[in-house]
Amino acid sequence: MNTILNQGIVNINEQSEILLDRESLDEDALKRIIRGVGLKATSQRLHILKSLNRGRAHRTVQEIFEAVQKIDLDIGFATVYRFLRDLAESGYVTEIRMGRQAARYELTPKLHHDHLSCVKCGQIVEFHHAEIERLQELVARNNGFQLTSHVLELYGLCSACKV
Amino acid sequence: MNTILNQGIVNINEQSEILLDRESLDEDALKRIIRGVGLKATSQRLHILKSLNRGRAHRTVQEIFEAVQKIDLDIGFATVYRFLRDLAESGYVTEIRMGRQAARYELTPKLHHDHLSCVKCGQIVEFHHAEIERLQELVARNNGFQLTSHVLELYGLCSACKV
DNA sequence: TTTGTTGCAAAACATTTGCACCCTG
DNA sequence: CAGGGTGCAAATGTTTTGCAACAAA
Repeated sequence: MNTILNQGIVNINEQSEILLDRESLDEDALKRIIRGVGLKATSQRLHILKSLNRGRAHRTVQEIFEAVQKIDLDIGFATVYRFLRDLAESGYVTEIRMGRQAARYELTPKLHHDHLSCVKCGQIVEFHHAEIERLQELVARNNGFQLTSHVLELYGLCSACKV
Repeated sequence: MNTILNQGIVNINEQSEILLDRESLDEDALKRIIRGVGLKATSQRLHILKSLNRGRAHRTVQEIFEAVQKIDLDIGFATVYRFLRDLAESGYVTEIRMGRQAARYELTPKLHHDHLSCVKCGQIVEFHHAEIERLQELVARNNGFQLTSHVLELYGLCSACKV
């Protein structure tokens, strides 16, 4: 629930989105976001955005679709897919792919983070490590690459499942 | 083609598998490998293993299937899938998942490495960075996790595509 | 209006599975 | 010969697409 600092690592739990410095959730702000991505502000997109801002992070398209459908019955699966794809392209949301599961989405955090997840119980811990980030940049530069993004997922057994 | 060392980074190109200190490719050695994984040494599995040892790294199941089929017409897609899944579980091969593409496989290198790939031309550069590895262990330990594996994929524009 | 968007259903993929027959050990 | 292994085809699960109706700018 709280941000814990130890050795430069920030641990953020599943509810982390409530910690983010979000723009206020009024309709106009949301419309501005959608138009900023170059899209028209439809009611479906507004509902999806609201759900992203309010709901759990790390949800699949299916889960987001179901959440939105509870509020607006008249929304299609494809719309959620298409909008999330566009939001991910624009960087407003981040796509997380772990193993062979369906993609999961989260609002792009102000402070970039990676994921550490338990292979047994599925618990996800978010972390940020500045030095790892710096070294990644270095690796890319040393190979003549201009880094655009990266995926770092750590898999292991959490303290509870380790026994 | 050659292993290049700079600042502790090992660059290995697409043909890297020829650099690996492979067990010799005679049938008996291959059979020993298969039995070591707890499986029966069938002709199909031998063909798949040979192809893995001889062919390009980073191939999809589809590509490996097609390569093996040229030699042994009597092989099914599912067999390749099942065997690769088993080999990945045993650690003999490593599964690489980049974005939403199909999984790719490579013989698990003696020296662990990660991937840096160009989002435009698809070129893949392998690298190893001991300090990044060490820091990952540290992150896991600090969160009470026992690390079992990780995925680190860097995406960017290579020097050729950057312009 | 004009142009982008939507829901739906079908298509496209990647991956997995059931099953009757086959082969290794 | 017993128990795994195989090919095939069908099932699954996720993601994408075509299209006619519809709505935002």
